[in-house]
Amino acid sequence: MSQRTDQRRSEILQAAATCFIRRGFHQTSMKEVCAEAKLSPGLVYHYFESKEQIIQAIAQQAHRATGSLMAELETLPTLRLALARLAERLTHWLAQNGEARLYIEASVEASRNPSVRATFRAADDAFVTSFRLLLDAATHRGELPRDLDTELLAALIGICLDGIILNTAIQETLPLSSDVLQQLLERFVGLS
Amino acid sequence: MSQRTDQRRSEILQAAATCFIRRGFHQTSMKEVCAEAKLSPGLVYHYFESKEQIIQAIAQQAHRATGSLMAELETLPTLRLALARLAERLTHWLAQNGEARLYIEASVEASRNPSVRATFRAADDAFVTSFRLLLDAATHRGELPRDLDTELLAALIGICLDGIILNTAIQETLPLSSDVLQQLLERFVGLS
DNA sequence: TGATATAAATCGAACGTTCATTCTAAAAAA
DNA sequence: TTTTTTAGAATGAACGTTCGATTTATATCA
Repeated sequence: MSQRTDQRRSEILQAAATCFIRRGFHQTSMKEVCAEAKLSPGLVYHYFESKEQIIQAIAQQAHRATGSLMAELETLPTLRLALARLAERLTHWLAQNGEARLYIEASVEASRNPSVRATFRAADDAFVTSFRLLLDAATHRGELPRDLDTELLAALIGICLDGIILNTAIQETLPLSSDVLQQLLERFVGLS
Repeated sequence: MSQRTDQRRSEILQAAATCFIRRGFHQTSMKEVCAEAKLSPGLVYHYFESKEQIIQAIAQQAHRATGSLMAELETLPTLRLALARLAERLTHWLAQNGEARLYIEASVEASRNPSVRATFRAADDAFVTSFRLLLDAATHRGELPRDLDTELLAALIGICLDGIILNTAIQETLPLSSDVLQQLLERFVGLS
């Protein structure tokens, strides 16, 4: 794939994301995407096989930030610091307009679209595993009680974060400040 | 409105709900709804002005259970009992196939559809207010510390429950047992 | 270098289908 | 008979997608 091709593809994806944030996957027509990208239908279909393929690509992007975030958290010396950083980064991500909406849109799509679901399951598993590692390390350092079910706790936190994302997507305002979120997380794992 | 009319309307709504659970609001065609209801298009349009109106009616139903639930919780003598009952009722509700999906579908619709949003905001406010009352009563009974920000806590619990509903809607399996959910809630409010 | 041939990129009209909705008219009920 | 209920064909608009024509870029050769 040439550099030019990649560039065009990402332009189309960007335009599609804008439209999808505005109206959702299935209310957005290809005509809208074409108009937003200032490209003809023929050209858009030259770079993507179908609308479905564009949706898949967008759904994959919804998890972009997670991997590097978890890697960063693992380098921090204490769980408290890691949770603070998580709160900060999540708040920042939520403040980016539309990211939350796109994530929720993709989640809902995952419930019906097998290939999107596969993407989501993999990303979710990776998050829970990483988070569990974080908790296990903290337990090892004596920051948490030894009898904690870290697997369950990690899963619960994932669920709770999804709730925050959902709320952000629906309300126009951020429901939580970074500080409150940090306190919530600390409370959740039983740190304070 | 005759009894017969009400009956027909609720039949159509039931059929629509089945379709919406299966494919979502905007991927479901009126043809599908008609087929599911075993009624002709003309007849469906005799009972509902538009697809939009059917969606609105379905979105309203998504909150049906909340009111009576909160009323019930308020009659219980301790917060612990109230949370146990909440956990039990929520688990039961989540186990009803499709309720979670319909709720999430309606939530996402609320983010773009003003009249659905109004319904949701009202229902959410009512829940948070009721829950805060519950927490305030418990504080008064000495079950919770006096300096608790019950307003914030009630909102956080609402967000967290949304996360649970979202997860249930996407995974085919229930993520939480009633017991775990109860423990989670108790932990959350700082009861145990 | 300039001329020519090939390929890649791009456009927008057009396709067949499906959409939500409406209309006509028959059947049933009053 | 008049009104209400029902079916299903018909409507025009919008959908995702395709396709042939055209322009632009790249490679080949004189």
